[in-house]
Amino acid sequence: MAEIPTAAISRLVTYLRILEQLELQDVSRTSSTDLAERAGVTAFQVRKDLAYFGRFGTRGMGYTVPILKRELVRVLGLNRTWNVVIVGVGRLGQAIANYPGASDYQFQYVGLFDVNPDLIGTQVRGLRVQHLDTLRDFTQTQTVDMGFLAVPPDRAQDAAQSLADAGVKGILNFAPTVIQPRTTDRPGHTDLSDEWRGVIVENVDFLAGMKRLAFYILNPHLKDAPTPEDPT
Amino acid sequence: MAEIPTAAISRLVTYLRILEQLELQDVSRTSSTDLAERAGVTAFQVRKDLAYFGRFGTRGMGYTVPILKRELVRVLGLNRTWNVVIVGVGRLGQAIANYPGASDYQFQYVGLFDVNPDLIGTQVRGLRVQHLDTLRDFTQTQTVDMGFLAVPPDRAQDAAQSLADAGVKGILNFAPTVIQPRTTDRPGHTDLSDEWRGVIVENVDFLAGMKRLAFYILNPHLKDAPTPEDPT
DNA sequence: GGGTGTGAAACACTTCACAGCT
DNA sequence: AGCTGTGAAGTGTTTCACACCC
Repeated sequence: MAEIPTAAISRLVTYLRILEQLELQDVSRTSSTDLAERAGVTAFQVRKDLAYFGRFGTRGMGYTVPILKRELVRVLGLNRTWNVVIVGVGRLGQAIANYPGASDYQFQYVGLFDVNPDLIGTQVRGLRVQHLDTLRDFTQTQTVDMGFLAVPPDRAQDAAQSLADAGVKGILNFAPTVIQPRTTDRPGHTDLSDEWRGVIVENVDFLAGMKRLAFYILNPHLKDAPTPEDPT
Repeated sequence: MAEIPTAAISRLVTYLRILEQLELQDVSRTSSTDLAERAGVTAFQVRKDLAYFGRFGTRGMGYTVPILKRELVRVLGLNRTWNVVIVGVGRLGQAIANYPGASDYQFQYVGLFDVNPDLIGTQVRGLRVQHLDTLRDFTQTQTVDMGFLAVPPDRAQDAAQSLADAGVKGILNFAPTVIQPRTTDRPGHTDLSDEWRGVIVENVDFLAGMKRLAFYILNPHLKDAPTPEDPT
């Protein structure tokens, strides 16, 4: 199914970040070895990852920073505007809304939604918090590409359903729970329903990271630390 | 190097979360098929993941929820106290400090550190924010098992170095940057230095998740969605 | 010479089929 | 019969060696 490894996409994001830094430092050229060292992977890996999407370098020369950056931006789909709503505007949702860096590459918050009456009507980052029930109407007049889900875990599946019903095709789930990509509240209706067709869920789970860290502190030998390529 | 797949550890965390929910609902028994459906993986995968660590079920019967939960808690190392410091007490650091759920399984915040004079001395969640320079002294008298790194990306490597120098063996990095597990400010000294020996870094990167989501919305066929086991 | 791009080999992970216990 | 536990097969990912081009 997956001809391009999922892990390769994560690494591409890392390479892009490194290229941004290099550009800020007015470095114009780099190499797979240099990128590998900065990304903490092998140079083989860098070349293979890039090769999945094209030929961006020059043999004997390496890569030109602005060119490779532009190509990665294109590959990752960051050369367009992404309209984002945040569902759940508690402490976490507000921290996300205010976190710098999301507005790079044209990620734009276009709406904030919650169910807490105390929050609805308040302003966060210049946007008025609306009731989640109005999300569906909202998406009739406003394109929404992704939803950031920052509600308590017991509310996450319902809130995700609201996003799917509203036609939002991407969910970044911050709640420590698995989002079922199907409508779960109708018994006997567990097949991939229409509203969930094509919906992508990506997880960002702080509590899980904390627990994985605990495990690897106790079992450090199970953590694979890539060794950079040995230049002979 | 890795005899147990890294992905298996992430799934174990998910299974544990599901078992907690089941226990709250007074469900006493489960099966690999049931866990698989809730976790969004195959039943084969569940059984294999558990088999890496022992035999926790009964053939023909399935798993007893409290027993499997207890065993996963033990395997993940959550049956002990974990003392945590937060480095970086801006908006993100404060959101982390106040996020519910970390105190389950005895994760305890024992110190908050920053370099911003406006923050030092203030109270967050009942703890006084201290200067990062005092971290080393702090760890002389107080055991610290892990550090949560919530500083701006350009400060992350330095702050991570402070944690490593203070003898902290685990870093949960929230900054969108790669932490080099070595001392980088001494030229020609890029080998694995003593203070970094055995330090584990785990990343929780919201901006990377956002970019991966963008990619997969544009390329949904590259996202591998596991299909639950077909019960014949 | 030097560094990319890539088919092939090596390795890791997942899927499977079924033995074995209840 | 039912469901776990597990060696073996299958698949996917990483590593490698080197052809190729600057």
